[in-house]
Amino acid sequence: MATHGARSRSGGRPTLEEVAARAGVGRGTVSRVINGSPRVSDATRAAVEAAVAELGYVPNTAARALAANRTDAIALVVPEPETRFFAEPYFSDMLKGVGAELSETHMQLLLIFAGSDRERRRLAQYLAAHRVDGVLLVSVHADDPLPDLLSQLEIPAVISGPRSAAETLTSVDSDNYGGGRSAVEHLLGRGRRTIAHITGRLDVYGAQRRVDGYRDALRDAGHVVDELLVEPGDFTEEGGRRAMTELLGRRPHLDAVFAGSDVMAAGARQVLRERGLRIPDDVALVGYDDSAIARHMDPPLTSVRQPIEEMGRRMIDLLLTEIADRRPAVSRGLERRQMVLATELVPRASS
Amino acid sequence: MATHGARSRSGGRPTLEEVAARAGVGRGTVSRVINGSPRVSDATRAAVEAAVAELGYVPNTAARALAANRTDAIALVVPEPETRFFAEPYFSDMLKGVGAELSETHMQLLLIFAGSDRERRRLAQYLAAHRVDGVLLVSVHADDPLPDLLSQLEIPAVISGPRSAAETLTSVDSDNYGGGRSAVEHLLGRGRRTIAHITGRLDVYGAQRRVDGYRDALRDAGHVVDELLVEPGDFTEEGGRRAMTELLGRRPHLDAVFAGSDVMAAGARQVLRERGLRIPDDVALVGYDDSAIARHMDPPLTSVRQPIEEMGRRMIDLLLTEIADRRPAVSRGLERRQMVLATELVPRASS
DNA sequence: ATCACCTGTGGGAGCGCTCCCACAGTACCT
DNA sequence: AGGTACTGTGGGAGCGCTCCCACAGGTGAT
Repeated sequence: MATHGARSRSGGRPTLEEVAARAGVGRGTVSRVINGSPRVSDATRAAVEAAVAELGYVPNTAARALAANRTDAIALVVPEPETRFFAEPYFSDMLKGVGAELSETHMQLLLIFAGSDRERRRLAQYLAAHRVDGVLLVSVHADDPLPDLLSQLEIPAVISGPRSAAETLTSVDSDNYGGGRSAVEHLLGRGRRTIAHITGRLDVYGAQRRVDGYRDALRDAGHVVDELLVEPGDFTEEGGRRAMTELLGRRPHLDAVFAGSDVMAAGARQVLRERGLRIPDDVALVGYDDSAIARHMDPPLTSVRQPIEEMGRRMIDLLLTEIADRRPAVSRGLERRQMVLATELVPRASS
Repeated sequence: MATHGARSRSGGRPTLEEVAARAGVGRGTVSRVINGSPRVSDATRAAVEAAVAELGYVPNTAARALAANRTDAIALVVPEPETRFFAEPYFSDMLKGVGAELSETHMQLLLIFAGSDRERRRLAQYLAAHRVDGVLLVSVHADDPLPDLLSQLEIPAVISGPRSAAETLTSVDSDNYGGGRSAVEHLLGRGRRTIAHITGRLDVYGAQRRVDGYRDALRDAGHVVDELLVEPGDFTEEGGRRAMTELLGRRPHLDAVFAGSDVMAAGARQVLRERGLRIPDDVALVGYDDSAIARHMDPPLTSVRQPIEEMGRRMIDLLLTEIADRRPAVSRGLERRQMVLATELVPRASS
């Protein structure tokens, strides 16, 4: 008993009870003040706030989580290895938007990588333990079981980039189809006729939609789509290089390339350079993402801008709403919430 | 009461008590099994494990945290805006090492940015609430109050890159002095005589130590140190550009530059190019960090490699030890723990 | 004066664990 | 035979909150 008591005193952090005693009120009243309940008189509130300040009281999160059955934390789950996370500016922008929006609240953000199998198992445990109130899912592949796990566990979740047109989770996306179209329309407008496309990973829905936009823009302009001008990439620089090499082998006289990401465009550019092809004189190049890479490339890269930061912000908005509603929108029979934000083509010297 | 009961049933997650009932043992025994105590007979352990599997039991972290007064989480605190975090490969490598080492344990990693004042205030609250068992501090400036806050709150912490020679926190560092020396010795060995240095931010101890190494290497080789050949940078590309411009203005005939980071070397390279100076023919260039930038630069950049991933791993080791010891080493009167890892010069075409 | 209905408040019960004391049973000494 | 020591186990108490019921005291309608 004595030992036990000593343990509990360690650190000497003040508790609600102590604040209550100091302010001369009950425990419940202090709790109400801390949580901003309106049902407290001004005088009492002031007294409690003074006691809190004097004692340097900070609520014990664990106790609160246990009693209230919530954690005040949400996770940003990245189903990729760290490496890609840092290599792609997409994540950095997303994190910025998320962080900005979240800083308005009392919620804490956890960043969780789930690239390897081992990490995924850990994540599953983590989610099963309900250690977060909600989850933000970015860059999810079509066959990923994660979203289903989430709905099964009834954890509120928002996905950036739906897995398919029939996505069941609440989602935020940019208009990939329109983005793909605008890239092609831009190149056609500049008089290009043989336009190749290096796609992103095709198990990413957004990458598919860009291809759709690419095809439809060509068709609507009266062109026949030459499938040998479409080469799948994987969003990496090396993949862009490989795809470009492939394309030049099959269609040496192409006069434009639309890459599904700036990083892949950078890879493509290297190959074009090595072959002595000038940008944009011989081959026009358009990227996707409008990242720092695009601005710093030589020549500067025309690129399709996605409002990624904005997407991050919207995701948080939607997630907080779902958490407030205390269960996923689906199970409440509400309409699926899907938000699509516009893209914008940023013309530069490469096209 | 009924309502309350309903609330507690929500989600229907099994508790320790239920597992105990199922296994036909007491609560304490289940707890022992879950926590890997050796004081359980094999038969009992098997029975409990079966019950856990059948029920899909996952411990409630909040309850555990409240009862045991620990969180099983540690924070990686980055006192910089997100932007820099992503721009510098240093952090990415560090995170990789930290993540790898941590995945061996049951600990959770939180990534916390504290670039703005607002974020810092949030962090202070966060730490005061003891929401993590320990803290990893990277890239801390000499006048940062964070380390002191940490010792005051008696939160175990390990710092990467001590703030000064008299750092009180447990620290892990690479041999910046030796790294600086090796860069200069390398350049001298290649016959260079007028070697400039673009430093990192001088409120970063490691950057200072590199300058010390630079100076001593020159002196030991019988040179007089020309202070006009030393220009402070700030670890950014733009800073490298500015410093290089400055240096060329003062010492147009310099024949080598040692930059305190690869990113700054990239900035310096741009300026050299613009002035028509060839690398390495006219000016040799050496960077620091041996990042992807160094390998991909044209020409490839000679650079000093720091074992950053390894540093991340060591930091975790030390931190976990301190946490296990339950209080900072300092207050136990132990020797300060300071670990210094060797650097290695990686020669490439730029020098 | 009586009743209904507010507002503000105190405090019991409970969240799901960990810690530790108590105790039964067994083994090995003297 | 009694003592000592160890092993394995059950369960009480407590961690610091939130939730909610109960209730005092006020206000206004009847």
